[in-house]
Amino acid sequence: MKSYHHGNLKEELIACACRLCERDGYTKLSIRSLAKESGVSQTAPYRHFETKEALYASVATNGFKKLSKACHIDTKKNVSKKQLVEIGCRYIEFGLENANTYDLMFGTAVGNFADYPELLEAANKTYDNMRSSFSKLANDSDDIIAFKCLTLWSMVHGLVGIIRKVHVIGDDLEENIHGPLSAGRMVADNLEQHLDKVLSGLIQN
Amino acid sequence: MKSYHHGNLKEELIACACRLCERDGYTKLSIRSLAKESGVSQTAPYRHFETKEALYASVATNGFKKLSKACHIDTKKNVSKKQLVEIGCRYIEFGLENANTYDLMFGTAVGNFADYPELLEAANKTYDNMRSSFSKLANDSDDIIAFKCLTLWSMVHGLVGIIRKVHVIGDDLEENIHGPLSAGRMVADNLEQHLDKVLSGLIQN
DNA sequence: CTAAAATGTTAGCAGTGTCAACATACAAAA
DNA sequence: TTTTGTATGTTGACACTGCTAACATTTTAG
Repeated sequence: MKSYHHGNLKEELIACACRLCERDGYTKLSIRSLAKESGVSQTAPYRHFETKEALYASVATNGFKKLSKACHIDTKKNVSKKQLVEIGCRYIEFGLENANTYDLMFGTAVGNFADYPELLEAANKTYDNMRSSFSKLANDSDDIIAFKCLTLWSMVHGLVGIIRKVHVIGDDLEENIHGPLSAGRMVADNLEQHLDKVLSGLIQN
Repeated sequence: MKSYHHGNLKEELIACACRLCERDGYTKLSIRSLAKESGVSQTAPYRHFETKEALYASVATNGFKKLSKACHIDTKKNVSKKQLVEIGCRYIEFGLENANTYDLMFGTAVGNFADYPELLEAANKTYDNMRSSFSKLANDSDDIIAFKCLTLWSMVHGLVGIIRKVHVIGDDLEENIHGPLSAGRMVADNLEQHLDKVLSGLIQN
């Protein structure tokens, strides 16, 4: 007893895609299987997404919104270094806990963000949030703020990638106690101190 | 007048794959087209690579060897901070100039490095090189060395990712002069000073 | 009420990774 | 030298993919 029109297909496709991308990695996602999951014909998704990349863009947009929320800090007026460290930690947690989605957001699956205005906006908002937090740390020029912001972002982004890779490289290698694996665990277990140290070196100009 | 056996297929496939992966991105690579390029039947590559992932692993191995070489510093006894900055710069240059290969090396295309001993070795050697350079900087314990090494690696790895993404996000946005794009250019144009600053904060314990 | 737009379906193309069965060439053992 | 196993290459096929064109149905606007 189902109607010809689904009524809510686009949202359902996106939600389903987000779930599957995170579960299996975006590479494994197929439009056909997605359609089947929503009980709709193979090509129905093409009424809502011109290409597979457009679907990826929606998943990535969703990811950036979640990341923005995770890294948002409720700030009255001033922001302390400790709060920036907190932001960094949350960023890294997001990256590690949503690894597959993170790949989609920062990989090459979506070629040009400018082709997807919502994605571009969501990505820029993530950046603007962090930038805004930095602007309340000290009385810096816009360029310096942007510079500090990009540096923290690079640091946490890099840590996400390296911590993940270090597990891939080092797992199953018990003997390699002083190799990258142990260093990765060191960093992962002391994220706060780690970010604090890096930020300190950055902030004291 | 070609013989039934190619004679050098494996090497040729790898070389060709490296070229195509870097040119078009590893996603676009197909075993079939690769076979055609080498003038051999579609399934011939399967005599040399069990799966497509195994082929990717070879390309990635090649990439790590190149990265190792690019980041190798000829050191007698002592290593200065300046030299470490130099290593970081070379790393970033490699990442930006071999962007598609870099994706293959640090992305999820190859699931588990431990499945490909050569890749594991090449990746570890890259790490060991950097680690060895750090060990000649000061009289640190192994853990501290690994920690510093991983920090630099995270920083440069993050910068590669962010600088690239910032262009994707910010290009075609003339008005966004103080946005991520300008910050990205700032960092990219002052890599040395940037890394120096971060390393300074890290080294002075 | 009717025309147009939005949404969904069916059939099909060209391309993919991978496998099984077969063909050929080479290397070592007889 | 002959035989025989192994390495390498080929053909044909399966199940899957993104995507398009042509057609069907439903909703919406004029």
